[in-house]
Amino acid sequence: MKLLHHPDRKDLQLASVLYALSDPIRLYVVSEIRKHGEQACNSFKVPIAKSTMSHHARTLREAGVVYTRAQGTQRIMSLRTDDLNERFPGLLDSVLQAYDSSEQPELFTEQEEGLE
Amino acid sequence: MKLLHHPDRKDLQLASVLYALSDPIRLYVVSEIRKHGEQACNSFKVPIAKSTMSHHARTLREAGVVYTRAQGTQRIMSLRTDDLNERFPGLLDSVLQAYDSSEQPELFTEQEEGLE
DNA sequence: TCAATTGTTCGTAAGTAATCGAACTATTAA
DNA sequence: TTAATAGTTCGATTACTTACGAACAATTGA
Repeated sequence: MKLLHHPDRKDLQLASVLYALSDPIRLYVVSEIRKHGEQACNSFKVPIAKSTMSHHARTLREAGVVYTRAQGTQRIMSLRTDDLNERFPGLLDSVLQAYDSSEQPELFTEQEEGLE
Repeated sequence: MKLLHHPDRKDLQLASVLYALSDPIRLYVVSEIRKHGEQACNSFKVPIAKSTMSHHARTLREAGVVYTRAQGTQRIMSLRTDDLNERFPGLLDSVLQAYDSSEQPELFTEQEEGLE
């Protein structure tokens, strides 16, 4: 498969990173990776089509928020914690701290409950 | 004039704040307010029409990043530091620290130099 | 080889965002 | 009252974003 492009650490742009993190689904994805470690795209229980998830994964990757590697047919995403902390100290922590304390983590995962 | 709407502290949304901060002009405006204190909209040397600045000011205000009050014909913007720190501890600091250390503060202010 | 799994890419549609200039409002100063 | 100043709002344009399903590609397993 074609190589996935990842920006160099020095090329990370603050505005792009903030933009990538300004979407509820992407925030959720990043928070889940932070909590449970690297994840394949299909591990997130979000109510969107796989092509849409692919788009979000690409947005996060191209902003430099996640590193994506191929493993079999899966794409495993991990947080570029070191790069982000080096370039934007404290940013990732404060965003995820804010997310986990103010959003409902079950926003997507438990939305199927009680529907039948 | 009609009252400007400002969201309550409790209603601040992380994704909205991150989005408001994900634009180069808005980042610059916020950074300038942080460095020099409250500012009127016309104090920013940015290469955009005043209607566009009005739009950015509104985006920042509606996300809860700035508080805007009328003073004569001016709109004075100040950072909602306390509200932001209460809801999203460390976020504003890390964003502005990252901005000031990685962007060129003269991005807009000095772009006219050497053009004649 | 064939089918299933996982994800990407493409085409499309709907919605949103950034930008401008023109017209407007409100305030201040002459 | 008139003019200048500071912003807002409106309409239009252009561009981007999110979203979907269909088609495709790559890998794995039967």
